[in-house]
Amino acid sequence: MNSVPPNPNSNSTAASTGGVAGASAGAAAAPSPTFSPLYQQIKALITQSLQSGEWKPGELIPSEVELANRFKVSQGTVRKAIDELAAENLVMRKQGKGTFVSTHHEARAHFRFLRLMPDEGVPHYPESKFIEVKRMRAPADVARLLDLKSGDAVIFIKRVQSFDGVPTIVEELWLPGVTFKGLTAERLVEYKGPMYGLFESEFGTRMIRATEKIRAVCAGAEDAQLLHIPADTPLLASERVSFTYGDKAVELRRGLYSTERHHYHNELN
Amino acid sequence: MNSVPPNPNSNSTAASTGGVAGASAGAAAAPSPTFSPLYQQIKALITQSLQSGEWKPGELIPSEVELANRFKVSQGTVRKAIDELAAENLVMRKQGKGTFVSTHHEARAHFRFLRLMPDEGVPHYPESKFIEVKRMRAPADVARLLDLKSGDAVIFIKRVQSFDGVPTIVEELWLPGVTFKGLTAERLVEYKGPMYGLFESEFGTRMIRATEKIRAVCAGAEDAQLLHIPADTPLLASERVSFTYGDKAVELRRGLYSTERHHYHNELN
DNA sequence: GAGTGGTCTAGACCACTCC
DNA sequence: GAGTGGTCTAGACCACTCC
Repeated sequence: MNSVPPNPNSNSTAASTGGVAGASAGAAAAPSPTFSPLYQQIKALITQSLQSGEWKPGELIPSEVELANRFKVSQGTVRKAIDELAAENLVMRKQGKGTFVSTHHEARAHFRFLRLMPDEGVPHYPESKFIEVKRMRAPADVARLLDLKSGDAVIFIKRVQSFDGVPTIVEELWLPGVTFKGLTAERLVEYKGPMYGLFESEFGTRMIRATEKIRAVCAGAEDAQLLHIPADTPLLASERVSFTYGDKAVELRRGLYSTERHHYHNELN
Repeated sequence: MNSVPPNPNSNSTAASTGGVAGASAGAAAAPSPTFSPLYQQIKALITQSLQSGEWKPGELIPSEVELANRFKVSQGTVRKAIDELAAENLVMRKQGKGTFVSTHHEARAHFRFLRLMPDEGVPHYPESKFIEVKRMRAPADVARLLDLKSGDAVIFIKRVQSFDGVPTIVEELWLPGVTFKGLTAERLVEYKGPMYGLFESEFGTRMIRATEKIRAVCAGAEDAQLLHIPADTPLLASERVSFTYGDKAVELRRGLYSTERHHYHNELN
Protein backbone atom coordinates (compact mmCIF):
# COMPACT_ATOMS: atom_id res chain seq x y z
CA MET A 1 0.00 0.00 0.00
CA ASN A 2 2.68 2.50 0.83
CA SER A 3 5.45 1.25 -1.41
CA VAL A 4 6.29 3.18 -4.51
CA PRO A 5 5.31 1.24 -7.65
CA PRO A 6 7.58 0.94 -10.70
CA ASN A 7 8.62 4.43 -11.62
CA PRO A 8 9.03 5.77 -15.15
CA ASN A 9 11.73 8.17 -14.07
CA SER A 10 15.04 7.08 -12.70
CA ASN A 11 15.78 10.17 -10.68
CA SER A 12 12.85 9.98 -8.30
CA THR A 13 13.99 10.97 -4.87
CA ALA A 14 10.96 9.22 -3.46
CA ALA A 15 11.84 6.01 -5.24
CA SER A 16 15.56 6.15 -4.66
CA THR A 17 15.42 6.91 -0.98
CA GLY A 18 12.29 4.88 -0.42
CA GLY A 19 11.27 7.27 2.27
CA VAL A 20 10.64 10.88 3.16
CA ALA A 21 11.55 12.74 0.05
CA GLY A 22 13.39 15.88 0.94
CA ALA A 23 14.21 17.54 -2.36
CA SER A 24 17.80 17.62 -1.26
CA ALA A 25 18.00 14.17 0.30
CA GLY A 26 19.74 12.63 -2.69
CA ALA A 27 21.71 15.76 -3.40
CA ALA A 28 24.71 13.86 -4.71
CA ALA A 29 22.76 12.84 -7.82
CA ALA A 30 23.89 14.59 -11.01
CA PRO A 31 21.61 17.40 -12.26
CA SER A 32 20.27 14.90 -14.77
CA PRO A 33 19.50 16.07 -18.28
CA THR A 34 16.18 14.23 -18.13
CA PHE A 35 15.08 15.96 -14.96
CA SER A 36 11.47 15.36 -14.12
CA PRO A 37 9.99 16.90 -11.00
CA LEU A 38 8.57 14.69 -8.30
CA TYR A 39 5.00 15.83 -8.86
CA GLN A 40 5.26 14.72 -12.50
CA GLN A 41 6.32 11.29 -11.36
CA ILE A 42 3.41 11.16 -8.90
CA LYS A 43 1.12 12.30 -11.70
CA ALA A 44 2.36 9.43 -13.87
CA LEU A 45 1.72 6.95 -11.06
CA ILE A 46 -1.81 8.22 -10.52
CA THR A 47 -2.42 8.12 -14.28
CA GLN A 48 -1.31 4.49 -14.28
CA SER A 49 -3.88 3.67 -11.63
CA LEU A 50 -6.55 5.41 -13.70
CA GLN A 51 -5.53 3.58 -16.85
CA SER A 52 -5.32 0.18 -15.13
CA GLY A 53 -8.79 0.62 -13.71
CA GLU A 54 -7.68 0.57 -10.08
CA TRP A 55 -10.05 3.51 -9.76
CA LYS A 56 -12.95 3.36 -12.22
CA PRO A 57 -14.80 6.21 -13.97
CA GLY A 58 -17.14 7.92 -11.55
CA GLU A 59 -15.39 6.53 -8.49
CA LEU A 60 -13.71 8.40 -5.67
CA ILE A 61 -9.93 8.19 -5.64
CA PRO A 62 -7.98 8.13 -2.35
CA SER A 63 -7.69 11.44 -0.55
CA GLU A 64 -4.68 13.68 -1.02
CA VAL A 65 -3.43 12.82 2.46
CA GLU A 66 -3.74 9.11 1.76
CA LEU A 67 -1.92 9.40 -1.56
CA ALA A 68 0.79 11.49 0.09
CA ASN A 69 1.31 8.72 2.64
CA ARG A 70 1.28 6.05 -0.01
CA PHE A 71 3.87 7.77 -2.18
CA LYS A 72 5.87 9.19 0.73
CA VAL A 73 5.65 12.76 -0.49
CA SER A 74 3.99 15.85 0.91
CA GLN A 75 0.34 16.63 0.33
CA GLY A 76 1.41 19.67 -1.68
CA THR A 77 3.20 17.49 -4.19
CA VAL A 78 0.14 15.25 -4.60
CA ARG A 79 -1.99 18.35 -5.00
CA LYS A 80 0.17 19.65 -7.81
CA ALA A 81 -0.06 16.29 -9.59
CA ILE A 82 -3.84 16.17 -9.20
CA ASP A 83 -4.11 19.82 -10.27
CA GLU A 84 -2.73 18.87 -13.65
CA LEU A 85 -4.91 15.77 -13.95
CA ALA A 86 -7.95 17.91 -13.17
CA ALA A 87 -6.88 20.48 -15.79
CA GLU A 88 -6.73 17.64 -18.33
CA ASN A 89 -10.20 16.48 -17.31
CA LEU A 90 -8.99 13.09 -16.14
CA VAL A 91 -10.32 13.68 -12.63
CA MET A 92 -12.75 16.12 -11.05
CA ARG A 93 -12.30 17.67 -7.64
CA LYS A 94 -15.27 18.40 -5.40
CA GLN A 95 -14.50 20.38 -2.31
CA GLY A 96 -15.53 18.62 0.87
CA LYS A 97 -16.21 15.36 -0.99
CA GLY A 98 -13.03 14.26 -2.68
CA THR A 99 -11.55 13.69 -6.12
CA PHE A 100 -13.48 11.59 -8.64
CA VAL A 101 -12.44 9.83 -11.81
CA SER A 102 -14.04 11.63 -14.75
CA THR A 103 -16.67 9.77 -16.73
CA HIS A 104 -18.50 10.26 -20.00
CA HIS A 105 -21.72 9.31 -18.18
CA GLU A 106 -22.34 12.83 -17.15
CA ALA A 107 -24.08 15.83 -18.62
CA ARG A 108 -21.03 18.08 -18.65
CA ALA A 109 -18.96 15.51 -20.58
CA HIS A 110 -21.45 15.25 -23.44
CA PHE A 111 -20.40 18.46 -25.13
CA ARG A 112 -16.69 18.22 -24.61
CA PHE A 113 -16.25 16.55 -27.99
CA LEU A 114 -19.45 17.58 -29.76
CA ARG A 115 -19.17 21.27 -30.46
CA LEU A 116 -22.25 21.65 -32.62
CA MET A 117 -24.61 24.02 -30.82
CA PRO A 118 -28.16 25.04 -31.64
CA ASP A 119 -28.56 28.63 -32.88
CA GLU A 120 -31.56 28.95 -30.56
CA GLY A 121 -32.30 27.24 -27.28
CA VAL A 122 -30.22 25.14 -24.95
CA PRO A 123 -27.88 22.37 -26.14
CA HIS A 124 -29.13 18.83 -25.71
CA TYR A 125 -27.87 15.47 -26.81
CA PRO A 126 -29.12 14.14 -30.17
CA GLU A 127 -30.86 10.81 -30.83
CA SER A 128 -28.98 8.28 -32.95
CA LYS A 129 -30.21 6.12 -35.79
CA PHE A 130 -27.75 3.48 -36.90
CA ILE A 131 -27.50 2.95 -40.64
CA GLU A 132 -24.79 0.33 -40.71
CA VAL A 133 -22.50 -1.56 -38.34
CA LYS A 134 -19.99 -4.02 -39.74
CA ARG A 135 -16.55 -5.46 -39.36
CA MET A 136 -14.14 -4.78 -42.18
CA ARG A 137 -10.48 -4.45 -43.06
CA ALA A 138 -8.94 -1.04 -42.49
CA PRO A 139 -8.41 1.00 -45.66
CA ALA A 140 -4.99 2.62 -45.89
CA ASP A 141 -6.08 6.08 -44.76
CA VAL A 142 -8.01 4.75 -41.76
CA ALA A 143 -5.14 2.47 -40.80
CA ARG A 144 -2.70 5.35 -40.91
CA LEU A 145 -4.80 7.57 -38.65
CA LEU A 146 -5.49 4.78 -36.14
CA ASP A 147 -1.91 3.54 -36.10
CA LEU A 148 -2.92 0.17 -37.52
CA LYS A 149 -1.68 -1.83 -40.47
CA SER A 150 -3.63 -1.65 -43.68
CA GLY A 151 -6.05 -4.57 -43.64
CA ASP A 152 -6.27 -4.88 -39.86
CA ALA A 153 -9.74 -5.58 -38.51
CA VAL A 154 -11.82 -2.50 -37.76
CA ILE A 155 -15.44 -1.92 -36.85
CA PHE A 156 -17.30 0.48 -39.11
CA ILE A 157 -20.35 2.37 -37.93
CA LYS A 158 -22.57 4.75 -39.84
CA ARG A 159 -25.31 6.68 -38.15
CA VAL A 160 -27.51 9.75 -38.37
CA GLN A 161 -28.03 12.01 -35.38
CA SER A 162 -31.10 14.16 -34.97
CA PHE A 163 -31.95 17.10 -32.75
CA ASP A 164 -35.68 17.38 -31.99
CA GLY A 165 -36.35 14.95 -34.79
CA VAL A 166 -34.37 16.95 -37.36
CA PRO A 167 -31.53 14.90 -38.87
CA THR A 168 -28.41 17.06 -38.56
CA ILE A 169 -25.31 14.84 -38.48
CA VAL A 170 -24.22 11.94 -40.68
CA GLU A 171 -21.29 10.21 -39.14
CA GLU A 172 -18.95 7.36 -40.05
CA LEU A 173 -16.76 5.81 -37.36
CA TRP A 174 -13.89 3.37 -37.48
CA LEU A 175 -12.73 1.57 -34.34
CA PRO A 176 -9.84 -0.88 -33.92
CA GLY A 177 -11.35 -4.37 -33.95
CA VAL A 178 -9.08 -5.63 -31.20
CA THR A 179 -10.00 -2.90 -28.74
CA PHE A 180 -13.72 -3.07 -29.41
CA LYS A 181 -14.13 -6.80 -29.89
CA GLY A 182 -17.73 -7.78 -29.33
CA LEU A 183 -19.27 -4.41 -30.22
CA THR A 184 -22.48 -5.16 -32.09
CA ALA A 185 -25.27 -3.20 -33.72
CA GLU A 186 -27.67 -4.56 -31.10
CA ARG A 187 -25.57 -3.25 -28.24
CA LEU A 188 -25.27 0.17 -29.89
CA VAL A 189 -28.99 0.43 -30.56
CA GLU A 190 -30.12 -0.62 -27.10
CA TYR A 191 -27.61 1.63 -25.37
CA LYS A 192 -29.03 5.00 -24.41
CA GLY A 193 -26.61 7.87 -24.01
CA PRO A 194 -23.36 8.95 -25.56
CA MET A 195 -21.26 6.33 -27.32
CA TYR A 196 -18.21 7.28 -25.29
CA GLY A 197 -20.08 6.20 -22.19
CA LEU A 198 -20.60 2.77 -23.73
CA PHE A 199 -16.95 2.54 -24.76
CA GLU A 200 -15.88 3.46 -21.25
CA SER A 201 -18.19 1.05 -19.42
CA GLU A 202 -18.15 -1.96 -21.71
CA PHE A 203 -14.76 -1.79 -23.34
CA GLY A 204 -12.67 -0.10 -20.68
CA THR A 205 -11.57 2.50 -23.19
CA ARG A 206 -11.87 6.10 -22.14
CA MET A 207 -11.44 8.90 -24.70
CA ILE A 208 -9.41 11.65 -23.14
CA ARG A 209 -8.61 14.02 -25.99
CA ALA A 210 -9.12 14.45 -29.71
CA THR A 211 -7.87 16.44 -32.67
CA GLU A 212 -10.25 17.69 -35.29
CA LYS A 213 -9.92 18.99 -38.84
CA ILE A 214 -12.83 20.86 -40.35
CA ARG A 215 -13.66 21.72 -43.94
CA ALA A 216 -16.64 22.86 -45.98
CA VAL A 217 -18.06 20.44 -48.54
CA CYS A 218 -21.17 19.98 -50.67
CA ALA A 219 -23.63 17.29 -49.67
CA GLY A 220 -23.58 14.24 -51.96
CA ALA A 221 -26.82 12.60 -53.05
CA GLU A 222 -26.81 9.89 -50.40
CA ASP A 223 -25.91 12.15 -47.48
CA ALA A 224 -28.41 14.76 -48.65
CA GLN A 225 -31.12 12.13 -48.54
CA LEU A 226 -30.16 11.04 -45.03
CA LEU A 227 -30.24 14.63 -43.84
CA HIS A 228 -33.42 15.51 -45.74
CA ILE A 229 -31.73 18.39 -47.53
CA PRO A 230 -31.15 19.26 -51.18
CA ALA A 231 -28.03 17.83 -52.80
CA ASP A 232 -25.16 20.33 -52.92
CA THR A 233 -26.17 21.98 -49.66
CA PRO A 234 -22.95 23.15 -47.98
CA LEU A 235 -22.00 21.09 -44.92
CA LEU A 236 -19.24 21.12 -42.33
CA ALA A 237 -17.01 18.08 -42.70
CA SER A 238 -15.20 17.10 -39.51
CA GLU A 239 -12.48 14.51 -39.24
CA ARG A 240 -11.76 13.65 -35.66
CA VAL A 241 -9.20 11.29 -34.16
CA SER A 242 -9.75 10.46 -30.49
CA PHE A 243 -7.10 9.24 -28.12
CA THR A 244 -7.08 7.24 -24.92
CA TYR A 245 -4.30 6.96 -22.32
CA GLY A 246 -0.79 6.93 -23.69
CA ASP A 247 -1.80 9.02 -26.69
CA LYS A 248 -3.17 5.94 -28.38
CA ALA A 249 -5.57 6.68 -31.26
CA VAL A 250 -8.69 4.56 -30.82
CA GLU A 251 -11.35 6.18 -32.94
CA LEU A 252 -11.65 7.86 -36.31
CA ARG A 253 -14.85 9.74 -36.88
CA ARG A 254 -15.88 11.56 -40.03
CA GLY A 255 -18.97 13.66 -39.65
CA LEU A 256 -21.05 15.89 -41.90
CA TYR A 257 -22.87 18.62 -40.01
CA SER A 258 -25.80 20.58 -41.32
CA THR A 259 -25.41 24.18 -40.17
CA GLU A 260 -28.90 25.35 -41.04
CA ARG A 261 -29.98 25.61 -37.43
CA HIS A 262 -26.70 24.78 -35.69
CA HIS A 263 -23.15 26.09 -35.63
CA TYR A 264 -19.79 24.80 -34.56
CA HIS A 265 -18.77 26.64 -31.42
CA ASN A 266 -15.23 27.34 -30.35
CA GLU A 267 -13.54 29.33 -27.64
CA LEU A 268 -10.14 30.86 -28.41
CA ASN A 269 -7.95 31.67 -25.43
CA MET B 1 4.97 51.05 -3.78
CA ASN B 2 3.99 48.70 -1.03
CA SER B 3 0.51 49.91 -0.29
CA VAL B 4 -2.41 47.85 -1.43
CA PRO B 5 -4.35 49.60 -4.23
CA PRO B 6 -8.16 49.75 -4.34
CA ASN B 7 -9.41 46.22 -3.94
CA PRO B 8 -12.37 44.69 -5.72
CA ASN B 9 -13.08 42.42 -2.78
CA SER B 10 -14.09 43.66 0.59
CA ASN B 11 -12.84 40.70 2.56
CA SER B 12 -9.17 40.95 1.71
CA THR B 13 -7.12 40.13 4.75
CA ALA B 14 -4.19 41.91 3.13
CA ALA B 15 -6.21 45.06 2.63
CA SER B 16 -8.03 45.00 5.92
CA THR B 17 -4.98 44.41 8.06
CA GLY B 18 -2.66 46.38 5.84
CA GLY B 19 0.13 44.07 6.77
CA VAL B 20 1.29 40.48 6.96
CA ALA B 21 -1.70 38.50 5.82
CA GLY B 22 -2.05 35.43 7.93
CA ALA B 23 -5.13 33.67 6.66
CA SER B 24 -6.45 33.69 10.18
CA ALA B 25 -5.43 37.21 11.14
CA GLY B 26 -8.91 38.64 10.66
CA ALA B 27 -10.58 35.49 11.91
CA ALA B 28 -13.52 37.34 13.40
CA ALA B 29 -14.79 38.22 9.93
CA ALA B 30 -17.95 36.38 8.92
CA PRO B 31 -17.46 33.48 6.48
CA SER B 32 -18.64 35.86 3.82
CA PRO B 33 -20.92 34.58 1.08
CA THR B 34 -18.78 36.38 -1.51
CA PHE B 35 -15.57 34.76 -0.36
CA SER B 36 -12.70 35.33 -2.73
CA PRO B 37 -9.30 33.90 -1.94
CA LEU B 38 -6.34 36.18 -1.51
CA TYR B 39 -4.58 34.96 -4.64
CA GLN B 40 -7.64 35.91 -6.71
CA GLN B 41 -7.47 39.40 -5.30
CA ILE B 42 -3.76 39.59 -6.11
CA LYS B 43 -4.54 38.31 -9.59
CA ALA B 44 -7.08 41.09 -10.03
CA LEU B 45 -4.52 43.68 -8.92
CA ILE B 46 -1.91 42.36 -11.35
CA THR B 47 -4.50 42.30 -14.12
CA GLN B 48 -5.27 45.95 -13.39
CA SER B 49 -1.62 46.82 -13.85
CA LEU B 50 -1.58 44.95 -17.14
CA GLN B 51 -4.73 46.67 -18.33
CA SER B 52 -3.60 50.13 -17.26
CA GLY B 53 -0.34 49.69 -19.13
CA GLU B 54 1.86 49.92 -16.04
CA TRP B 55 3.64 46.95 -17.62
CA LYS B 56 3.44 46.95 -21.41
CA PRO B 57 3.23 44.00 -23.81
CA GLY B 58 6.61 42.32 -24.13
CA GLU B 59 7.95 43.89 -20.93
CA LEU B 60 9.19 42.15 -17.81
CA ILE B 61 6.91 42.45 -14.81
CA PRO B 62 8.34 42.67 -11.26
CA SER B 63 9.65 39.43 -9.81
CA GLU B 64 7.50 37.25 -7.61
CA VAL B 65 9.47 38.26 -4.54
CA GLU B 66 9.03 41.94 -5.36
CA LEU B 67 5.28 41.55 -5.93
CA ALA B 68 4.98 39.57 -2.71
CA ASN B 69 6.64 42.46 -0.84
CA ARG B 70 4.50 45.02 -2.58
CA PHE B 71 1.23 43.26 -1.76
CA LYS B 72 2.35 42.01 1.65
CA VAL B 73 1.60 38.38 0.86
CA SER B 74 3.79 35.32 0.51
CA GLN B 75 5.57 34.45 -2.71
CA GLY B 76 3.39 31.35 -2.96
CA THR B 77 0.25 33.45 -3.16
CA VAL B 78 1.74 35.63 -5.90
CA ARG B 79 2.80 32.45 -7.72
CA LYS B 80 -0.72 31.09 -7.68
CA ALA B 81 -2.05 34.37 -9.06
CA ILE B 82 0.55 34.43 -11.83
CA ASP B 83 -0.06 30.74 -12.56
CA GLU B 84 -3.60 31.57 -13.57
CA LEU B 85 -2.56 34.62 -15.59
CA ALA B 86 -0.05 32.45 -17.44
CA ALA B 87 -2.73 29.81 -18.09
CA GLU B 88 -4.88 32.55 -19.63
CA ASN B 89 -1.99 33.68 -21.81
CA LEU B 90 -1.89 37.14 -20.26
CA VAL B 91 1.73 36.67 -19.17
CA MET B 92 4.52 34.25 -20.04
CA ARG B 93 6.97 32.84 -17.54
CA LYS B 94 10.56 32.15 -18.48
CA GLN B 95 12.59 30.30 -15.91
CA GLY B 96 15.69 32.18 -14.87
CA LYS B 97 14.57 35.35 -16.65
CA GLY B 98 11.26 36.43 -15.22
CA THR B 99 7.63 36.90 -16.16
CA PHE B 100 6.77 38.86 -19.31
CA VAL B 101 3.60 40.50 -20.49
CA SER B 102 2.27 38.55 -23.47
CA THR B 103 2.26 40.27 -26.83
CA HIS B 104 0.79 39.61 -30.27
CA HIS B 105 4.18 40.60 -31.75
CA GLU B 106 5.45 37.11 -31.48
CA ALA B 107 5.41 34.00 -33.62
CA ARG B 108 3.56 31.82 -31.14
CA ALA B 109 0.75 34.34 -30.77
CA HIS B 110 -0.02 34.44 -34.48
CA PHE B 111 -1.95 31.19 -34.56
CA ARG B 112 -3.80 31.53 -31.30
CA PHE B 113 -6.77 33.07 -33.07
CA LEU B 114 -6.20 31.90 -36.64
CA ARG B 115 -6.88 28.18 -36.69
CA LEU B 116 -6.70 27.66 -40.44
CA MET B 117 -3.78 25.31 -41.12
CA PRO B 118 -2.25 24.18 -44.40
CA ASP B 119 -2.92 20.54 -45.30
CA GLU B 120 0.74 20.25 -46.27
CA GLY B 121 3.77 22.06 -44.94
CA VAL B 122 4.31 24.32 -41.96
CA PRO B 123 1.89 27.09 -40.95
CA HIS B 124 2.91 30.61 -41.82
CA TYR B 125 1.20 33.94 -41.63
CA PRO B 126 -0.74 35.12 -44.71
CA GLU B 127 -0.27 38.38 -46.62
CA SER B 128 -3.16 40.86 -46.54
CA LYS B 129 -4.71 42.87 -49.31
CA PHE B 130 -7.14 45.52 -48.15
CA ILE B 131 -10.27 45.91 -50.25
CA GLU B 132 -12.03 48.56 -48.24
CA VAL B 133 -11.57 50.59 -45.08
CA LYS B 134 -14.27 53.06 -44.02
CA ARG B 135 -16.07 54.58 -41.13
CA MET B 136 -19.78 53.83 -40.88
CA ARG B 137 -22.69 53.54 -38.48
CA ALA B 138 -23.11 50.19 -36.81
CA PRO B 139 -25.90 48.03 -38.23
CA ALA B 140 -28.14 46.47 -35.59
CA ASP B 141 -26.50 43.03 -35.62
CA VAL B 142 -22.98 44.45 -35.40
CA ALA B 143 -24.00 46.82 -32.62
CA ARG B 144 -25.50 43.98 -30.64
CA LEU B 145 -22.39 41.81 -30.84
CA LEU B 146 -20.05 44.69 -29.97
CA ASP B 147 -22.22 46.00 -27.16
CA LEU B 148 -22.79 49.28 -28.96
CA LYS B 149 -25.92 51.20 -29.85
CA SER B 150 -27.29 50.84 -33.34
CA GLY B 151 -25.83 53.70 -35.37
CA ASP B 152 -22.72 54.18 -33.23
CA ALA B 153 -19.53 54.87 -35.20
CA VAL B 154 -17.61 51.77 -36.28
CA ILE B 155 -14.68 51.15 -38.57
CA PHE B 156 -15.31 48.64 -41.33
CA ILE B 157 -12.47 46.73 -42.96
CA LYS B 158 -12.60 44.23 -45.77
CA ARG B 159 -9.55 42.32 -46.83
CA VAL B 160 -8.32 39.20 -48.61
CA GLN B 161 -5.59 37.06 -47.10
CA SER B 162 -3.33 34.85 -49.20
CA PHE B 163 -1.01 31.99 -48.41
CA ASP B 164 1.87 31.69 -50.89
CA GLY B 165 0.00 33.97 -53.23
CA VAL B 166 -3.20 31.90 -53.13
CA PRO B 167 -6.17 33.93 -51.88
CA THR B 168 -7.77 31.87 -49.11
CA ILE B 169 -9.65 34.14 -46.71
CA VAL B 170 -12.10 36.98 -47.30
CA GLU B 171 -12.72 38.83 -44.12
CA GLU B 172 -14.90 41.69 -42.93
CA LEU B 173 -14.14 43.38 -39.63
CA TRP B 174 -16.02 45.87 -37.51
CA LEU B 175 -14.27 47.82 -34.77
CA PRO B 176 -15.74 50.35 -32.31
CA GLY B 177 -14.92 53.80 -33.67
CA VAL B 178 -14.14 55.22 -30.24
CA THR B 179 -11.57 52.57 -29.35
CA PHE B 180 -9.85 52.65 -32.73
CA LYS B 181 -10.06 56.34 -33.47
CA GLY B 182 -7.43 57.27 -36.06
CA LEU B 183 -7.16 53.85 -37.68
CA THR B 184 -6.70 54.45 -41.40
CA ALA B 185 -6.26 52.38 -44.53
CA GLU B 186 -2.74 53.79 -44.89
CA ARG B 187 -1.72 52.65 -41.43
CA LEU B 188 -3.14 49.17 -42.07
CA VAL B 189 -1.41 48.81 -45.41
CA GLU B 190 1.98 50.00 -44.23
CA TYR B 191 1.90 47.85 -41.10
CA LYS B 192 3.60 44.51 -41.50
CA GLY B 193 2.51 41.69 -39.23
CA PRO B 194 -0.69 40.63 -37.57
CA MET B 195 -3.40 43.19 -37.07
CA TYR B 196 -3.65 42.39 -33.37
CA GLY B 197 -0.05 43.56 -33.02
CA LEU B 198 -1.03 46.90 -34.50
CA PHE B 199 -4.09 47.17 -32.26
CA GLU B 200 -1.94 46.42 -29.25
CA SER B 201 0.88 48.86 -30.05
CA GLU B 202 -1.03 51.77 -31.53
CA PHE B 203 -4.37 51.60 -29.82
CA GLY B 204 -3.50 50.07 -26.47
CA THR B 205 -6.10 47.39 -27.04
CA ARG B 206 -5.02 43.82 -26.49
CA MET B 207 -7.25 40.93 -27.59
CA ILE B 208 -7.20 38.28 -24.92
CA ARG B 209 -9.88 35.82 -25.91
CA ALA B 210 -12.52 35.23 -28.56
CA THR B 211 -15.60 33.15 -29.28
CA GLU B 212 -16.20 31.74 -32.72
CA LYS B 213 -19.20 30.29 -34.55
CA ILE B 214 -18.59 28.31 -37.70
CA ARG B 215 -20.91 27.27 -40.51
CA ALA B 216 -20.69 25.99 -44.04
CA VAL B 217 -21.90 28.29 -46.84
CA CYS B 218 -21.72 28.59 -50.60
CA ALA B 219 -19.49 31.26 -52.06
CA GLY B 220 -21.39 34.20 -53.52
CA ALA B 221 -20.32 35.76 -56.83
CA GLU B 222 -18.29 38.59 -55.33
CA ASP B 223 -16.47 36.46 -52.76
CA ALA B 224 -15.82 33.75 -55.35
CA GLN B 225 -14.14 36.34 -57.53
CA LEU B 226 -11.95 37.58 -54.67
CA LEU B 227 -10.90 34.03 -53.86
CA HIS B 228 -10.45 33.02 -57.52
CA ILE B 229 -12.84 30.09 -57.16
CA PRO B 230 -16.08 29.10 -58.88
CA ALA B 231 -19.30 30.51 -57.45
CA ASP B 232 -21.08 28.07 -55.12
CA THR B 233 -17.85 26.54 -53.88
CA PRO B 234 -18.46 25.49 -50.25
CA LEU B 235 -16.63 27.69 -47.73
CA LEU B 236 -16.27 27.83 -43.98
CA ALA B 237 -17.96 30.90 -42.54
CA SER B 238 -16.56 32.04 -39.23
CA GLU B 239 -18.06 34.70 -37.01
CA ARG B 240 -15.66 35.73 -34.31
CA VAL B 241 -16.07 38.19 -31.46
CA SER B 242 -12.85 39.16 -29.71
CA PHE B 243 -12.61 40.53 -26.21
CA THR B 244 -10.12 42.66 -24.32
CA TYR B 245 -9.75 43.09 -20.56
CA GLY B 246 -12.96 43.12 -18.60
CA ASP B 247 -14.70 40.90 -21.17
CA LYS B 248 -15.26 43.90 -23.38
CA ALA B 249 -16.07 42.98 -27.00
CA VAL B 250 -13.86 45.07 -29.30
CA GLU B 251 -13.90 43.30 -32.64
CA LEU B 252 -16.36 41.48 -34.84
CA ARG B 253 -14.82 39.51 -37.66
CA ARG B 254 -16.67 37.55 -40.31
CA GLY B 255 -14.44 35.39 -42.43
CA LEU B 256 -14.92 33.04 -45.36
CA TYR B 257 -12.26 30.36 -45.55
CA SER B 258 -11.47 28.29 -48.58
CA THR B 259 -10.73 24.74 -47.43
CA GLU B 260 -9.26 23.47 -50.67
CA ARG B 261 -5.74 23.34 -49.33
CA HIS B 262 -6.37 24.29 -45.70
CA HIS B 263 -8.45 23.06 -42.80
CA TYR B 264 -9.68 24.47 -39.53
CA HIS B 265 -7.78 22.77 -36.75
CA ASN B 266 -9.07 22.20 -33.25
CA GLU B 267 -7.88 20.34 -30.19
CA LEU B 268 -10.54 18.87 -27.90
CA ASN B 269 -9.49 18.23 -24.32
C1' DG C 1 27.67 34.84 -7.83
C1' DA C 2 23.25 36.98 -7.96
C1' DG C 3 18.69 36.86 -9.59
C1' DT C 4 14.75 34.51 -11.61
C1' DG C 5 11.05 31.19 -11.71
C1' DG C 6 10.26 26.00 -10.26
C1' DT C 7 9.85 22.38 -6.76
C1' DC C 8 9.09 20.51 -2.25
C1' DT C 9 8.09 20.41 2.54
C1' DA C 10 5.49 21.04 6.96
C1' DG C 11 2.11 23.14 9.29
C1' DA C 12 -1.90 26.05 10.04
C1' DC C 13 -6.46 27.23 9.08
C1' DC C 14 -10.53 27.74 5.82
C1' DA C 15 -14.99 26.32 3.20
C1' DC C 16 -17.64 22.68 2.34
C1' DT C 17 -19.92 18.01 2.87
C1' DC C 18 -21.80 14.38 5.39
C1' DC C 19 -23.05 12.24 9.68
C1' DG D 1 -17.18 16.46 14.70
C1' DA D 2 -14.56 14.23 11.24
C1' DG D 3 -13.08 14.19 6.62
C1' DT D 4 -12.33 16.39 2.19
C1' DG D 5 -10.23 19.63 -0.94
C1' DG D 6 -8.67 24.87 -0.91
C1' DT D 7 -5.71 28.60 0.76
C1' DC D 8 -1.71 30.62 2.81
C1' DT D 9 2.68 30.92 4.91
C1' DA D 10 7.79 30.42 5.59
C1' DG D 11 11.73 28.35 4.40
C1' DA D 12 14.83 25.38 1.81
C1' DC D 13 16.88 24.07 -2.35
C1' DC D 14 16.78 23.37 -7.54
C1' DA D 15 17.36 24.58 -12.71
C1' DC D 16 18.24 28.13 -15.48
C1' DT D 17 19.96 32.76 -17.13
C1' DC D 18 23.02 36.46 -17.22
C1' DC D 19 27.16 38.75 -15.70
